[in-house]
Parts: sequence; C-alpha cells; structure tokens
Amino acid sequence: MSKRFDEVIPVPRESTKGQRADSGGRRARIRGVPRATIEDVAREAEVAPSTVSLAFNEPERVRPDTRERVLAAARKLRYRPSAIARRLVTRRADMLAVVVPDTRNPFFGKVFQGIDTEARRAGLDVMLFTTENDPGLERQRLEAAVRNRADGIILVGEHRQGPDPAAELLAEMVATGVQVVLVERQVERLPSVWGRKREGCRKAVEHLIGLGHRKIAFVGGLLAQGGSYQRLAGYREAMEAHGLQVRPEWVAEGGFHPAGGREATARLLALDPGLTAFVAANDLMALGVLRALREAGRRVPEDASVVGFDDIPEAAFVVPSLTTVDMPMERLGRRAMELMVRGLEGEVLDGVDEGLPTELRVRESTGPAPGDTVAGAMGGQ
Amino acid sequence: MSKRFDEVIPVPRESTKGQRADSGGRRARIRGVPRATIEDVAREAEVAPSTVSLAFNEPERVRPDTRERVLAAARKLRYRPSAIARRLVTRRADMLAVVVPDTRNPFFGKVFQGIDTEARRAGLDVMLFTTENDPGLERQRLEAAVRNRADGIILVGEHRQGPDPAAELLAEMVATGVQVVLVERQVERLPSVWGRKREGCRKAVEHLIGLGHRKIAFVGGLLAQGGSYQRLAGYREAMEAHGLQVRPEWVAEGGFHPAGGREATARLLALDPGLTAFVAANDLMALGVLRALREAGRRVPEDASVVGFDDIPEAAFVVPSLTTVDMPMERLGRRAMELMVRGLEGEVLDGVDEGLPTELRVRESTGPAPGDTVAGAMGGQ
DNA sequence: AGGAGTTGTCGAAACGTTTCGATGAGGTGA
DNA sequence: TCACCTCATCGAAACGTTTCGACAACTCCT
Repeated sequence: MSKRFDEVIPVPRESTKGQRADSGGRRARIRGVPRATIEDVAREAEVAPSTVSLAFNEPERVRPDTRERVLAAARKLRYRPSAIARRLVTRRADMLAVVVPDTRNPFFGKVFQGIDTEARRAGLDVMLFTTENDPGLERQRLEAAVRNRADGIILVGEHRQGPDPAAELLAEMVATGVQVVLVERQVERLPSVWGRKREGCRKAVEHLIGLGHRKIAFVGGLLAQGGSYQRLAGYREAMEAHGLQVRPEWVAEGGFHPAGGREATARLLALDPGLTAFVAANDLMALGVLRALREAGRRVPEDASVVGFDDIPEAAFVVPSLTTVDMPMERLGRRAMELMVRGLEGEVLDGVDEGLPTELRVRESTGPAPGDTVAGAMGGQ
Repeated sequence: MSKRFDEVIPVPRESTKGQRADSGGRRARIRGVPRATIEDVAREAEVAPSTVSLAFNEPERVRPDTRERVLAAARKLRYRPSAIARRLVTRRADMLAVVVPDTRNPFFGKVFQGIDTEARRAGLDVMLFTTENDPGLERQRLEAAVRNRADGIILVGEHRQGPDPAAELLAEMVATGVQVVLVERQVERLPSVWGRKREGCRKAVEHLIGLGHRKIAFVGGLLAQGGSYQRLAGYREAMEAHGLQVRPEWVAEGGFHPAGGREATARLLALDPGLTAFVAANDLMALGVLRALREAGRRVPEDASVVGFDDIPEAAFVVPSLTTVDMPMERLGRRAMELMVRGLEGEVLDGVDEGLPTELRVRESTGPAPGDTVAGAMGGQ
C-alpha cells in the first residue's frame, strides 16, 4: 500500500529550465515508519473511524468505556491526528500567516511575541514570512499565505508612500473569506492597529521645545522602507505650533538601524552645526545619533539632546539612557490577534482602526538647551 | 453543496472541562466566495483535472497550446492550488517548523532571518513557534509541528542542564521521518549547529587577563533558561590556565536581558567591590552591567572593563561601544537550513555537529586594569 | 498498408480526516 | 407485547489534489 513511497522514482526532470518559483524540486522521502492513521486506531480499538473522530472531538457523544478504549489505542499507537487531512475536510486551517519586514528588528520581534501569545491561547498555529521591505517579496509571501489556505493574515509594517501595492491582493483575499488585520499599516476598509506615532513625536518635540531647544532635527527612516511620515508629521506640527520654522536641512533619512542614524546625523551636523536636538524615528537609529554626536565631540545631554522612538528594552540601559517614545509593541501584536479572533468568529471588522496610545519616557538623553537657563513650563501635550 | 458551512451549528460543548488543549472551539466561517478548484479550471479549459495538474507541475509533458489554455483558465479564475490537498496526497508539506524560545531577543531574530532566507530559496514555508523557555510549552509546540506534518523541524536554543526533556519526542519524530536540526543545542545523534561559545568566552577572558585584570566576574544567564554552561566553562578554563582562582562569588546569574545583567552585577559588586572586569553571557546583559557599574560610580573602561556576547547591531553603537564576542547568528540559521535541505534530500546527517567560529571584537568597553601599567602581551588564543 | 513506438490526455484511486444520515440496541409507556 | 423514542455507533461521501496505468491518435519504418 505504501509501497509507492518506499522507493521514490526520481522523476527525470532534466529540463529544469522551469521558471515556476513555487514548484521546488521533488525531494526524496525514504526512511520513516508510517504514522498511525485514524483507521489504525479504529482497528485497534475495534470501532469505526468515525467513532475515533468523535471520541477526540466530541467526547461527550461516545460512551465512556468506548472513549477510554479509543484513547488507549491512540496512545499505544502514538496516534497524532493529521492537521492536513482535517483542514482539507473542514476547510479551516486553524492557522494564520504573519508577514513582517524583518525579524532582526526588535520591534517586529516584540510585535510577533504579542501575536504569538494570543494565537497560542486561541489554538491557532502561525506561519511567519519576512519581506525584507521588498514589495515583490511581500506579494510572494501573501500568495504563499493563500496557497496555504491560512484562515487569516496579519500584515505588519508600513509601506512606501503612494497606493498600497498589496491592496488588490488583500482585497481578493478578503473576498474569498480570509480575515486580514493590519498592524502599523493602513489600507482602506481593512481593520488596522497602530501606535499613535504622530502624537508621540509631537510630544517628543514639545518636550525638547520646553527644554529650550529651537534647532531640532528629525532623523527619519528610509523613504523606501516606509519612511516615517506620521512621525515627521508630528515633528512638523509641533514645530509649527510653536512658531518654529522647519528647515529642509534639518530633516534627514537613513536606514532603520544604528548605522543609518549615525550617517544621517553626520550629514545633518555638516549642514548645520547649530543643531541642539535630534528626534530619531526609532531607538536603533537614536543609538547611531548618540554615537555620531560623540564622534563630533558633543556631550549628551549637555551639548545636545536626543529622543528615540519605540522604547526597546535596551533604551533604558544605554548610557546615557534614552529619552524615547514608548510604542506598545507587544500590545499591538496582542490587539491585532484579538481582532483576528473576533473576525474569524464572524464579527465584521469593517471600520476598525485603532490607534494605541504612545507615551513619552523622559530619561537622561535630553536636557536643557545649551545656554538656555529658563528650562521649563512649555511641555505637556 | 457548501450549504453545510453557511450556518454553523455552534455545537453545545457545554461541558468544557475538556483538557484537550488542541481542540480549540469551532469558529464560524460565513462569508467568502468559494475558491476555484482544479476541477473548475479543468472545466474552463476543457481538459481533465489531471491535465491541469500536469500543466502546472510538469509543463514539458503537455502540449504548448493545451498548457496555454490551462494557464489562461487558471488566471481567469484566479486559481491557486491548495497546498493542503497537495500535502495530503504527496505526503510532503514543503514546510518546516522552527521553534525558538523568544522572538524579543535579537539573537533569535537574526537566527530566524538566516533560516528564512534559505527556506525561501528552497521553496519551503515556515511555521514559527515560541516556547518562552518553558519545557512544557516546548513540548506542546513540537506536538504542533508533528500535527502539522512538517517535513522538518529546527529547534533553536539551549535547555536547562541534565537530560534533554525533548529528546524522546525528537527521537519519535526522527523515527517517523521528520528531519530535525538543532541550533545552539545538542542531543545525541541529532545534527547540530552552534557557535563556539566556550572558545569565544575563553578569548574574552584572556583578553582581559592580557589587560592586567585578575578579578574577573562572570555574569551568566539564568540556569532555568539554558544557563550558559559553555561560556562559563570557557571562563573557567581561561582563568585556570592563567593560574587564577575562580571564586564562587565572582559568578552570578540573571535573566538574559538588561535588567538581569544589572541586578546580577549589583550583587557581584556587593560581594566583592574589588572586581575590575565583567564577562556577560550576552550583549543585552552587558548593557545591564554597564549601567550597574555607572550606578556604582565606576567608569568604563577606566575603572572596570566589560565584555558582552553575540555582537548584536547595537553593540558597536552604545557608549562606550561594547567589546564583545561575535556569534555568527544569521550564519547559524542559514547553515541549519542548509543541513535541513540536505537532510530532506535524503542525505544522512547522523554525525553532523558543527561549531561555527566566534570572534572577539575589541571596542571601547575594555581597557587596562586600574593601577596596572603593564598592559599587554598575553592576549591571543 | 500494417505494425511498433511515441506522445498527449484521461479516468480512477488514493491521501486521512469530518460529518451526515442510517441503523440497531435498549428503554419506556400503554 | 408492541410501538415509539433515545442513544451509541457505523458507513459512505466529501474535501482538492497527484499519480498511475490505460488508451487513442500520430509518426515512423518496412
């Protein structure tokens, strides 16, 4: 019966000019004792397969002694029901796909942790895909999610400006009943959870202004990687609200990592050595800012102030500890997952668009502007 | 036909004292136009379903015009083959499970990135499970992997001392043909990839000894979370090789995060204020060490030296930048995945046990021991 | 013109579950 | 004792693919 698989015919397949990326050449599957199936258990327990199924899924519907017999047989044969077969017939995967740009960034790691915690509680398994910030890859990964017939998909992370390249595909998925939830991303009509970055950044800038700073730079992320428009907008708002002009040479962009922050800051300082404060798009970049300042011979916070974004665990521990805007990362993940579960239960999530609050955490990296003795009185939101 | 799913009977299920964790209550599946199946495509293209299958999987075996017709039909109907059904019949999932302790730790994030990169290239999808360092949870997650009939499983991260709690389950998986690859973990006979932590730690300590330090502390991870035995062993080796006594009060443990490092260091300083150097089990902890030292009024590197472990991206950017041991995290992931692919192709990986080299990166956080003017001449491996 | 290969397509069985309607054994009330 | 109901179990169909052997239509040779 399983004869066919004992010796795999390695299919000629010589002309491997096949450009079908998802075919992925056949592999051998040689060794391995076959797994027990529901039929094996049924035979062992002397009942019908359907009874075995009942014993597992609706135990109250089978007589206690039968159930015990079935369970014993299952244990004896080390039976583990095949989620594959079950999926096929129930048309439910009990599985979702999570798509993130990059697992190296602690931000996504924490969001994922939140997702995973809730998923576990809901009994859902999770496939994880990374996109490397590449829209083409992102598309492929979304396709993979639908191939796998995931019940739902959580898409994390901003995209470059302009119409969302995934919008059409997402719409198709929704049409076929896949539940979609967005994190830190917005697409018309799709449920979304995000941190109030604009507000957070405004608070950060107002904090700096309150400390007497006037020449405040914004160190943003790469436009191609989602930029940091909301944060930039918050920066602008706060500056303008206080009658401060935003000079183009006060805004720089760099990769969302320490090196990016450092290089951007070096450029900024070259353009205007008079800058006294820096707002970075995330904490990793802020570390780069700190380093660039040190290399320029500026002390923090005496000569210059720095604010980060996210409040990663490291932020409180670097020296000087980082004033930063707390993004509720794990909560974003948990909340997204809660919505997902509600959506899967049939609730319509059409208008849902939740901005979770952000909080300014003042630490050592910000202080009064140099030469300014009247620190104070302007902060607050 | 799909009538059955239009209105889901919410199954009484009142006696939910069922301890079967994996049953996860039924959910509604209401909306959603049905997906096109291979039969729909066959009908549209006026061929048999088996021909559609051929057209996709062995295109050279169907006539070009037929193939074109099939592809056109598929495109028109937005057909996406069901990976589920395919899995059932081929008995291959083209999918693996990756099990990590915690995605918040950048270490695992980078390892995963390596895994994912290679997996994509091999056309494999990946399920990710986290264990929170809990052996019970780990077991559950492994069970989930076999339920899902993953082709292989990559298990990342150390376990507490003593016999590996997962060994038995892993052996069963191997017996049924699941390919297992371990990262930073060793179980008899299972292929494993790891960084040479002992050697790395020895280099770190020798570097410190070379700088004149004699009272060197080891700030290790929590025993319950895998401890850091290899690193501790390297520390011991180096100390003893240089005739330095290892005092019990020079070794402390804490959680693998900044706070853990800080608290452990505070304890160490209380026990022996004479310590001049600290080796931490990872960079996150090292940040905590730095902070604890600062809080104790010690300057780094003038009064005390600190070495971290891993070389996370932040390490080069904090102030002072961290001397640390580079763990080839992404490479660990990539290598594990390469082994996995070879294993899936039928190669026997029985004796494989690869220790990838680690490298000491000397930066600003280490310097000559206070009061020692003869820095030098003893470093090296 | 007839037989032997070759090529392209097809039908049916199989993969391992769940679910629905059917069946039969006991229990109950008249 | 008979009709009726309930309860536990069963058999068969279905889920959406792949694969194997069968088969017809061509091509090629003699």
